[in-house]
Amino acid sequence: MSDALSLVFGALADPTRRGILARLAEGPAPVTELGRPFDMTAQAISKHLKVLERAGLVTRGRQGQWRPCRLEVEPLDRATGWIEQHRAVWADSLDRLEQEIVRIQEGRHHDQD
Amino acid sequence: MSDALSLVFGALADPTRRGILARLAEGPAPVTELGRPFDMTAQAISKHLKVLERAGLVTRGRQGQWRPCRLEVEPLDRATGWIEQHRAVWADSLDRLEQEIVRIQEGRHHDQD
DNA sequence: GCGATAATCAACCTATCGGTTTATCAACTA
DNA sequence: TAGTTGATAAACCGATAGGTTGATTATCGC
Repeated sequence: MSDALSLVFGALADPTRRGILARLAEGPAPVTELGRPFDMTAQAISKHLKVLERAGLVTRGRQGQWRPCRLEVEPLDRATGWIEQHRAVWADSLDRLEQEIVRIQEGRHHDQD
Repeated sequence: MSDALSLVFGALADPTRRGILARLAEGPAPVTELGRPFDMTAQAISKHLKVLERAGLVTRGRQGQWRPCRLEVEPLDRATGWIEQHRAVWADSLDRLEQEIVRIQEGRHHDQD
């Protein structure tokens, strides 16, 4: 699970980390502030930040005794890029038709879409 | 890690599963065909499919002895939705300016908050 | 200097992940 | 009917994830 895209998606696969990113989307913040909303130790938050950093989603500076964390948006673009790329193929009308045919062949009655 | 969004991102955090989804984007396929490109047992593929199914990314039908898998796009929309929502805030020009200021302050080793 | 605060490091624990092997079930085919 | 193929179930295994406690480092305020 060491490729770049897996690291990004893996980092997003945790509500605490998504909460941290949501906070960072509004601007940089030190670690203690990032951890405040969560019922866990500062060490746990530090670990989550390391995961986010390894995925390239945050970078950390140094400002006195604080380590301000900053959101990096490029990995998020690559993530949405991957999804959209395949979603686009799927959404193609010809493929939709194909899907519908298979659905009918299966004898399943999905009235959705 | 049991909330819906975490399940989706977690499912995407594996190259084998992304490969399976990429194939499914072109249309439904039975399990053996999905597993063909990968150097692992059918049981492992079956497990990956179970992960994808639990995340709502694929649904499985029954067609004789085959179990055709089909891509479900709605969870992908929720995933990109979450990312875009926060990316949008970050990309706001005012925030960008803020980030730039912090970056400059760090570079000059200021001790001001 | 000292104590308090910000943050990390290290060790540990439990649960889950990603794969295997073995066995089982279901459906096609001859 | 038997034999083959598609697919899953169950038990197992090493590695990692996500959290804890305890100790350590660095910087601030006084």
